[in-house]
Amino acid sequence: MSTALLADLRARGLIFQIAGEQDLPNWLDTGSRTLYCGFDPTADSLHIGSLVPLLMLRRFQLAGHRPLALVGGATGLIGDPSFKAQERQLNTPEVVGGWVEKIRAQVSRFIDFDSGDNAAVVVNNLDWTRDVDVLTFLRDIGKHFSVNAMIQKESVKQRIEREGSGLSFTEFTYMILQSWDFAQLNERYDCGLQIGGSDQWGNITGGIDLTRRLHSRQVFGLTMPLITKADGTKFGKTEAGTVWLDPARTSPYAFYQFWLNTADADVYRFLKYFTFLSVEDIDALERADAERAGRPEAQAVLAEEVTRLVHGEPGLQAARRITEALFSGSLESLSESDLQQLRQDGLPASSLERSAFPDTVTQLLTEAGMAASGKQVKDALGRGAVLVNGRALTWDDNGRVADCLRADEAMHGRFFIVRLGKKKYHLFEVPASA
RNA sequence: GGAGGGGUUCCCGAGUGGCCAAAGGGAUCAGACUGUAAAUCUGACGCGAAAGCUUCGGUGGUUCGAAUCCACCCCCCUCCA
Repeated sequence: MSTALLADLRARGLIFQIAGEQDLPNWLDTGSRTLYCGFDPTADSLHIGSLVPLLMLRRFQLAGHRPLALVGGATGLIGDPSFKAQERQLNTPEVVGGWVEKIRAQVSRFIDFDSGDNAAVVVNNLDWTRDVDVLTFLRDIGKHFSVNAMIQKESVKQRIEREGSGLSFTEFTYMILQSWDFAQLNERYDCGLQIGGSDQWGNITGGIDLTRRLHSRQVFGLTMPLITKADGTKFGKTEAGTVWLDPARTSPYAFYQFWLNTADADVYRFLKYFTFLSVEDIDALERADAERAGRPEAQAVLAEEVTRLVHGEPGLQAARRITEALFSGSLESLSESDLQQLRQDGLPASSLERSAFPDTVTQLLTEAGMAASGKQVKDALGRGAVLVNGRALTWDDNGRVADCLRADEAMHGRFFIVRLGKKKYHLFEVPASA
């Protein structure tokens, strides 16, 4: 069973490194085991970078093991220096505390808490660090760590060796805290495996060493590869910034669009990373796409699967409704309730009174968040890339906002769908003036 | 505490008195081509519709004129103590 799990993970390219490689398969095969992965509250939401480890916990749970999701209420107060170029700004305990609750709820969506013997648990490392005094910590935990070994870790090496950066003692200590988490979870939950991104290797092996020293138990570590894109740009960013898991930050529609825009060169790999479709099915899809000319289907499958995982079936349907309405080119056919629905579904929208129109179209679109600056709108106007209900505006229209959003051209008397470029849409609702 | 190096527009990184809103690259946005791809080519890229306004760690100063010179201050890095 678990041998199959490891084989599947390998086939998906989800395994980067394993600590205890000889013994791990047997350990997993001989019982329902407990594993954990940590998520630090560095914002009020996780982003898609955390998706791979979250889904990994679920993969293990589906294979019969018990996942622990650790929310770093303590480590989030310190900041992980691993492979970070610079020291990070500390957040206040109140702020981090608030984030912990958000992350806890978010993480809980991905693992099952009602599956009996291997039901998931969410833990917070603040629980065992909060009341420890400095001397106890230094004597009981710190004594097991060799600074010589710590500064050799690849994850902090650049911070120590590279000119132009430094490393505070606070962040340097992070590794000790995370190591202690593993030892604590081993004691409390019989947790024997920690998973994480490849940047966590140093922290994970630190925990393995500490657990051995404190409890004389062998525990394991497994890391996942860093998600890369074929074009070399950073994964997980769009023009609007980070892609978050929180629908309030990244709407299901925007989320769906993100995946739909995956490059051909990445899509099959991403299907293996981010979905539960079998490797055979994904390979079959790739062959089918290759044989067919034109647009591949893989992006649609990926967008559908991942959106459903993160936002559920309703979120997926909302995203698809908007996508179909906007990109199948039938704006005119949208009914009034369709437009209301699109707005509810997360299509960017705003309402304004005719009397509150700004002086220029550049202002209108910039204020609506469609462009970062008036210059961008100006450029787009000059190229015929701004369309109102399908009609292109020109630079000459810039000062005539009212003429651009004429009441008699509104859909259902008050709606205007403005398109900037190929992909950016915004719904304006302008009540008919009485 | 001492000595040295450094802080430039999102990032990297030129610029050492006017020609600098500031080279170049990356990222980003838009156009063409397409498949809401990739690659490529083109344009934009401090803010502003414009007039114009505000930038080169901070505050003062020198000068007709400063990112560039001077003083003080803040922050970062390296080595020494």
